[in-house]
Amino acid sequence: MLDLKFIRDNIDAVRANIAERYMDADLDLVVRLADERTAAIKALEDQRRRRNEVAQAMKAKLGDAERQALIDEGKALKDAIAGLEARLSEVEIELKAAHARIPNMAHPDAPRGKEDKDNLEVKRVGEPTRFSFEPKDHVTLGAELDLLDFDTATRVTGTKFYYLKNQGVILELALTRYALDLLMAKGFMPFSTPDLAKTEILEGIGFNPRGAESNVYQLADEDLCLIGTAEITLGGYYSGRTFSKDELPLKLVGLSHCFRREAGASGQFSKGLYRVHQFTKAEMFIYCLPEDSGRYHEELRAIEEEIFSSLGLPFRVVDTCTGDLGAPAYRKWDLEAWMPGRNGGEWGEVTSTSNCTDYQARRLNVKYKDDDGKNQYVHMLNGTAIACSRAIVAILENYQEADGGVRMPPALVPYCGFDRINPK
RNA sequence: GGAGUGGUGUCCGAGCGGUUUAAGGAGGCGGUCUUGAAAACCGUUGUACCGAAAGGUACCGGGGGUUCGAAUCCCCCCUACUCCGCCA
Repeated sequence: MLDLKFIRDNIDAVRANIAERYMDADLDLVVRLADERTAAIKALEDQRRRRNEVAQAMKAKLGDAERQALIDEGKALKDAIAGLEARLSEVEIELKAAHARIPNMAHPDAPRGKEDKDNLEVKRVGEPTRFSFEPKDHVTLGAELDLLDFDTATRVTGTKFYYLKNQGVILELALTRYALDLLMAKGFMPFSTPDLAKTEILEGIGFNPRGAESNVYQLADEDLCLIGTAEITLGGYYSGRTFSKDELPLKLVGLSHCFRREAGASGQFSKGLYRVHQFTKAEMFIYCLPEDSGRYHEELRAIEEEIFSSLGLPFRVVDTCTGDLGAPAYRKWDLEAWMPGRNGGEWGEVTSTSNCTDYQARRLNVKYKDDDGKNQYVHMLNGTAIACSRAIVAILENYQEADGGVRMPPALVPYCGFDRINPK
């Protein structure tokens, strides 16, 4: 969330930002509730101060009449305080809800626009793969090579789930280990995280688990959600923590399953691995000083480019437009790999890296002590190292050969133990 | 899951209804002394919020309750440890 003081001092900029991001946050409500909150706190603190004075006075030796007068005043204060506390608590709940809806400010250079088609292509590596034959999509390849089984998963779990089989399993393990090795060499500390997290952590990261459009699965009878990304568990890892400056930056890479409800996402792209309810992902996460976050955002993007370049997959980089940023992000880069089987050949998002500045740190209370000994919020960034499902789409579709077999990217061969998946 | 014992400031640790505005110690910082250091002594030492400031309010695992007044009493929850049960 944004700092309330910042909101008050920059109302016009915050209002313009909300509009550019096409969010329906009620800025005026936030300001009004913030004022109400301040007034309620002042009233409450006055009464509490008086209560403390009365309690202090009771310690002295007193006549019966004096004593009774103080007790009566104390009783009256008790009621008044209870009422004020109730009012304050109501206002704070409303304020918190309204405040949480206000998105982070956007980077001045982020393209202004509403939807993903307004994203700006800034770089292209490789060119769309050409074939001397009619290429198949990954669903066909996966079935023919016995790597993917959607039909059984539909019976056992429901649509948009899948089984990986045979070399498909090894390919997933190879991808995660490849990414982990590459990141560990760059100083990232590896984690295997829980696949669930408490609602409060989800909200701190900027997810809204409640509501019909929510992409989050919630557990019945428990205050727990299935995570949609290890960003949640890695960002929650240091919630409440105050770092000393020399502990930063902190670079983590976390392996987890990711769960997404994708409610209402059925339709022409519903088939296959591209949009599924569960996948495995290695996620990068950085905690750093505010002045360094721009630089580390570039580093995350460069790592994502390195991973996809080294896998020999054609991709482009887009600068995500304001309307497509999501509430916590200040700026976001997406990598889109070429997917020959998608709609007859199309770019499809395979990674995403966001600089969330202090938006998540403020709610999760992650700080550092600055040179003056004052506590300041850290900046938090995240980025996909490898999202297995989509990486597998790209590999199967780009590396397929005329006989229906699929070569493995050379970089993965040591991790797979095979260099080709041959037709049955 | 059952039984028992705990959770106090940066750390250790007292306090179990009103001289606690949280004792005492350790550590940190500043100072005195010293050629320098150690020792000794003196001072200081958290977080958030309200406020222009002075200052105030809250925080003793979390939440509720009792009371004029709660770290202290009551209830619920979380958590750690020990023992038992179950289990990959």
